[in-house]
Amino acid sequence: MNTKEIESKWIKYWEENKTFKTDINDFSKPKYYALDMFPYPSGVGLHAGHPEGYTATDIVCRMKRMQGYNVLHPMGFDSFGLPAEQYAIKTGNHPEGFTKENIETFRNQLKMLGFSYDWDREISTCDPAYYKWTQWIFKQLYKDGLAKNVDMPVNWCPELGTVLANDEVIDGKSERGGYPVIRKNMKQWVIDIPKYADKLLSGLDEIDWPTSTKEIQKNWIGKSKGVEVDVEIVGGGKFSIFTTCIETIYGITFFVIAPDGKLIKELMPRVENKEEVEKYIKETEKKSTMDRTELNKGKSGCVVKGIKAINPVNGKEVPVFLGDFVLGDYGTGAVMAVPSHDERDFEYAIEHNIEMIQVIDGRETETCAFEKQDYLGKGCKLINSEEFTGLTVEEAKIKITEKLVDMGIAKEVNNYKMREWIFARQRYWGEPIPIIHYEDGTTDVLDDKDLPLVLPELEDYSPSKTGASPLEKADSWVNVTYNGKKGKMETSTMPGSAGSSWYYLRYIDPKNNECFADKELLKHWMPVDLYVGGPEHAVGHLLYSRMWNNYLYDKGLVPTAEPFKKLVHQGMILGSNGIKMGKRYPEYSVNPNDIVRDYGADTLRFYEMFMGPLEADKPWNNQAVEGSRKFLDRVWRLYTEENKISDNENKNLERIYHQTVKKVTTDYESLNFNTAISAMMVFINAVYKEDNYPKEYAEGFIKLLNPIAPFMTEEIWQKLNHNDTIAYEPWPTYIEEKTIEDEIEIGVQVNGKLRGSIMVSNETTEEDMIKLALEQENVIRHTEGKEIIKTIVIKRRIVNIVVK
RNA sequence: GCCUUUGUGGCGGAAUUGGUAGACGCGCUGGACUCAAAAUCCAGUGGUAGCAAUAUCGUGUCGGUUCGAGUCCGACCAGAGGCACCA
Repeated sequence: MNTKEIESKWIKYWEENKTFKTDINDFSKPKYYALDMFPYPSGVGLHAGHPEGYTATDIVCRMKRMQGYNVLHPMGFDSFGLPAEQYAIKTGNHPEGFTKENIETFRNQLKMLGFSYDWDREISTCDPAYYKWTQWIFKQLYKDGLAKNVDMPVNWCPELGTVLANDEVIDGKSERGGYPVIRKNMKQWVIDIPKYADKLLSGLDEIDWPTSTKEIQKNWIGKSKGVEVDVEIVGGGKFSIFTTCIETIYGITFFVIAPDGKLIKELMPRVENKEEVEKYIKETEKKSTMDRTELNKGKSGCVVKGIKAINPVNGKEVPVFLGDFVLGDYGTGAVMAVPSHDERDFEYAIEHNIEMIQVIDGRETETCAFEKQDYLGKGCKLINSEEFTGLTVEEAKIKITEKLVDMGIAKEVNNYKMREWIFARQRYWGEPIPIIHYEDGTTDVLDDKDLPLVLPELEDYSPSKTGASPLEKADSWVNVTYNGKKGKMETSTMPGSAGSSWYYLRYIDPKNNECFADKELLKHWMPVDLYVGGPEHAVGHLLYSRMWNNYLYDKGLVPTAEPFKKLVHQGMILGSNGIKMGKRYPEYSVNPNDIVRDYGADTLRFYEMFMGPLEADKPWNNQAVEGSRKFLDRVWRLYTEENKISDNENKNLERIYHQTVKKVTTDYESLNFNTAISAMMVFINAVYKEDNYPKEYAEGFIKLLNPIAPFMTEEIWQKLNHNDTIAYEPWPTYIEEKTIEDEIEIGVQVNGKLRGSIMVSNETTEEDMIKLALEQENVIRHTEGKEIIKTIVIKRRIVNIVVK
């Protein structure tokens, strides 16, 4: 089989005939929308992992087309981002040229692998015609108060010269480059994603996603139900605390407030030990996120002299402390401390020598705190809690909350770990934020007619260490008069996750100049039926996309709240050493180009699907690649050299053919490609044993194999005297009765141990099966001289004889 | 520490969801074809004992439920991923 010749022939054919062009306006057939996570076009081209997920969706799409669906299967490029910008800084070239070259390489490689994309729908996030609409959606968010410019503590990466979103910071270091990240107060553009926290949580129940990914999103959103309580300060004034354990309120022995919060700044004039307090605040600022969250560091902090707070339930006056385990941007930035029932409070109390009061009975609290995970649901009762003493913690939770609410000093609230989505980067290669800051201090967003706001050309793309964007250097672009007022353009750009948060919508109507996509088309085509991509985007892209789509849904601009009905993560393709491919072990890395050159694209697709379950991580094995090629050659020879194909029937192949059609069809549907392939191998092995291969089966099999190995099957289809592409031929069908064996071998057990087997048919009665089983020589040996207590017969499965 | 997930031959992996564990492939062994090799085709291949029939052990570990457990329940061990002072 000359793969080079065949593959280049069909690439050309599909392109010239626009075989895979989607007629988006054809609503007469059922729709199927299969989406791949579009790649970032890096300088190194596709890696071995890309074809895995892309082949999976391609197989499903090819089958669906043959089953009569109108299939949407698009591809594009997530083309804004840091690597292109770093390249630009280094070389002084515009990142656009570099990006375009890379896209060209990617596109050619994807075509080489035979994916049935409709290339007329290709999009690129750095294309102004595309980012016009990214800016437009941002504008709606801005107008609705969901995109805001606020002063807040952010993750600042001095090395990259930009702020980063929470999901871009891993262990206190930047995801890209691994540079240290510090907390810093800055004026920033943010998207108020916490407003959508509840919708994002409840939406998870409606979608078919891996549980692990749903769990990650749930934990990331981090909802907790609790009570917010006002606390009076001795001598006037008050602050609020948030707690999920209101039942422990009688155990308060101190309060702790965040050193980086607003509260301490307000209280400052009344603080008696200003010097000590200010010193501690400074120390906290200096710590990176890493230092602050590192465990077993002990509980640092200091007392705030001059401020005493009053426990609202019993009027007890207790001291107030500063401690960096309390975060300024979570809850109210202040907590009630109950050392007997909270491990952190306990450690802090020990460290700073503060008294403790046990208020829940059940265990001593001298050596460590008796915490909620240990006392909840165990029937534990309150002590030292005035009128609530003797209630269970569950009762007390309700009663104490009621009392405080009645007093008018408390309310039930939900808090979320998820923070605002920091939506600005002090970098060049991203979508400009279409905002003007006027000299009079007001802010405005550009009119629709002035979108897209296009990036200016620059001499130097490097960021400054002070937090100024490279765009600051483009004087004439920055300083503008708009609507008759003088002002400066916003110089931050949007993060990489902006363009990818809605690209699945644009594929439906990629050239529309009037709106981001036609409403009627969206109504027909959304949601995405199958979305395949890596699990690394669980809290980034996959959460941001859901938020944007939910928002657009609320505005009536898209037809469904959730964009991705079914999500599947492909596993990682590991090197043959079982370790992730990459810079560390280049000798174990695999380049798809080499595999296509040596074995052909069909083999690469086939092998990656045969390696194992789609979701699993799987090591590469060169010998197994050869094995895959050997099988495809075996099929090729069967159709080109063996001369077995005829118009005559062959009853010997009837059952296995129908079984194979059934198995392959259901396995493709459920994305179990490895077992589908195994079924096809079994079929081909059976055909080799026969002299006559009926044409009906021969053609049916080629259709089954087509989605995995499209090149050689198109070629074989032509050799079977068909002029057209196989892509829209009707998918083979099977007859259920013909898949069932009339006579099968089942096992015979004695006391649950396998002692023989018998041949049975559908007509064999239970009595006959037992009789047959008892006639077995080996069964006789194990039952001789023993009493038969019981016989168990499971049709088409097993016979078990229990003896004593 | 918490959450999710995975543990099956020399290797990648199957197993209709409680019913003959190891399908299919790789590798290995033997045979056919060949002067020979490659390619191809055919057969065998979990461990132990046995010439064999067969016996016995065997799905991370230890228990349990059941006529019967890779599959269900309990406890534990190991790997992978996520979260990690969130009150």
